[in-house]
Amino acid sequence: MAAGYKNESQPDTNEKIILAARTEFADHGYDGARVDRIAVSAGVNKAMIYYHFNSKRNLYLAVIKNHFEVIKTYALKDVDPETSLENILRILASTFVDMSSRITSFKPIILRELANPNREVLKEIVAAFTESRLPELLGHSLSIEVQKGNVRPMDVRQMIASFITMNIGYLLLAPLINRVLVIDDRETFIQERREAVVDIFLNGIRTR
Amino acid sequence: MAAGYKNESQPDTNEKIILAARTEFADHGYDGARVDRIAVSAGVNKAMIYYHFNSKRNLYLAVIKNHFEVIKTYALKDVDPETSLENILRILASTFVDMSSRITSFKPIILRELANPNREVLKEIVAAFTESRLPELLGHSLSIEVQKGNVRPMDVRQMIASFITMNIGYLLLAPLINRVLVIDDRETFIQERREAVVDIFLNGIRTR
DNA sequence: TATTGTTAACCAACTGGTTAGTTTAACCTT
DNA sequence: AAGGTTAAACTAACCAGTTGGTTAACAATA
Repeated sequence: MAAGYKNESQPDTNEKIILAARTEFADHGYDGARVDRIAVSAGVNKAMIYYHFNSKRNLYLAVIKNHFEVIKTYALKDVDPETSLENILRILASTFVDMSSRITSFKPIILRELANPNREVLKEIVAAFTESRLPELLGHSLSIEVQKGNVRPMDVRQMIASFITMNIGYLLLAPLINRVLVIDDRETFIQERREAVVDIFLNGIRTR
Repeated sequence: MAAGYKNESQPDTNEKIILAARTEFADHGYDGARVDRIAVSAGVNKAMIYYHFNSKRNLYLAVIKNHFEVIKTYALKDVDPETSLENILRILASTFVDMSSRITSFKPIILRELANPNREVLKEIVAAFTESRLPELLGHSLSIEVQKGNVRPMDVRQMIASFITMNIGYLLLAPLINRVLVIDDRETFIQERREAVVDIFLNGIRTR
C-alpha cells in the first residue's frame, strides 16, 4: 500500500520538497508556513525534509536560491549592447511582463522580503539584478544618449529608477492598481502596458 | 503597590496596545507577531489585549483601520480641482514622499498584505485611495489635457498607473533600488525624485 | 454616613492545542 | 554495506486564548 519505495529515481525528492515549499512559503510566509504541510504536499515524509535541508530556515533559503537560478534562465544575457535605447527598453519591458507570469509564487516571497529586508536575501536579489547587467546596460545606453544630446541631461539613476518602478512596480502593485483604476481585462492591460511604459518613459527623457 | 488603578485617564490602554501592535506586526508580520510581546512592549497585561480586542486577528484589523485614519489626515483633500496638471502632479509627488516617512511601520504591513491580498484589507486600501479622490482628480485633469491637445491621446489608466508606480513603487522598492543603483545619499535622492518623476512623466505624456 | 451592589479595568497563572525538530526501527535499491 | 526512504511516536518549547479572581470608582440604599 505504501507508495512505492525504490529509487524510481527521478521526480527527485529534493526538488519535490523545494517545489512544495515554494508554494507553502508563498501562500503563508515564513512564519505561517508549516513543515508538516510541506511534507504532505511534497508526498514525502517530514523526516526527509530535515534529512535534506536540516532546518526550516535552510529550506527557505534553498527555495530562494533555487528560484534565482530559474530567473537567471530568463535573463537578458543576450541583449546586444550596441542595440538602440528603444530596443533595450522594449526588451526589458517584455522581460518583466513575461517573467512575472512565470514566477507567480516568487512574487509574494519577494514582497515579504521587502517588508523586512534581510541582508542575506537582499544580497541575493541585488546580485541577481547586477548579474543580469540590466542596470549597467541601461545606464550605459542612457549616458551615451545624453552625450549625443538625444536625452536631456538628468541624473541617470533617476531615469533608471523610474523605468524600473514603472515596470516592476506595476507588477507588484497590480492587485491594488487594478481595483483603484477599475481594470477588468487585466491581461489586455498588462500587454498594452509594455508599449505604454516605453512610450511614456522615452518621451519623458528625450530632448524636445 | 500595583501600579495605580483608577481611570487616571490618559495614556489610554487601548492606544498603547495599538501602538505596540503596529510595530510588532510591522516587524514580524501577522504570523510572526507574538501577542505576549505586544503586551510587554505596551506595558499591559496580555489579558487586556483580549479584553479590548477579543482576538489577535481583530487587533490586527484595528491596527490597520487606525492607520488609515491617520493617513486620511495627510490626505489631499484640499487640492483645488481647477489647478494645473503640473501642480496636481507636484502635490501628489510631495504627498507620497512626505507620507512615506511618517508611516514607516505601515509600509511593511502593506507589502505583506500585497503578497497575499486579503479581500477585507484590500478593500480598505482601495477605499482610502478612492476617498482621497486622487485617481478621480488626476484622471479628470488628464482627460481635459488630452481634449485640449496638450497631452497625447493614450489610455488614461496607463498614465495614472505609470505615475503612481513611479512614486509609490520607488518608496516600496527603495531598499532594493538603492542598492542596485548604489545610492548613498538616500535623503537627497528621494528629494530630487519629487522633481524627476514629475519631469519625466509630464514630458512623457505631452504632445511634442 | 456607613453599607451594599455594580461595573470597567486590570492581572497572574493556567490550559490545551500546535509545531519545529528528533528518534527509532524497519525497508528498498544499488 | 550504504544511502535513501518510510511511518510513527516523541519532546520540548511555544503561544493564542481563558479563568478566576482583584481593585477602584460610583451610585443607590438605608
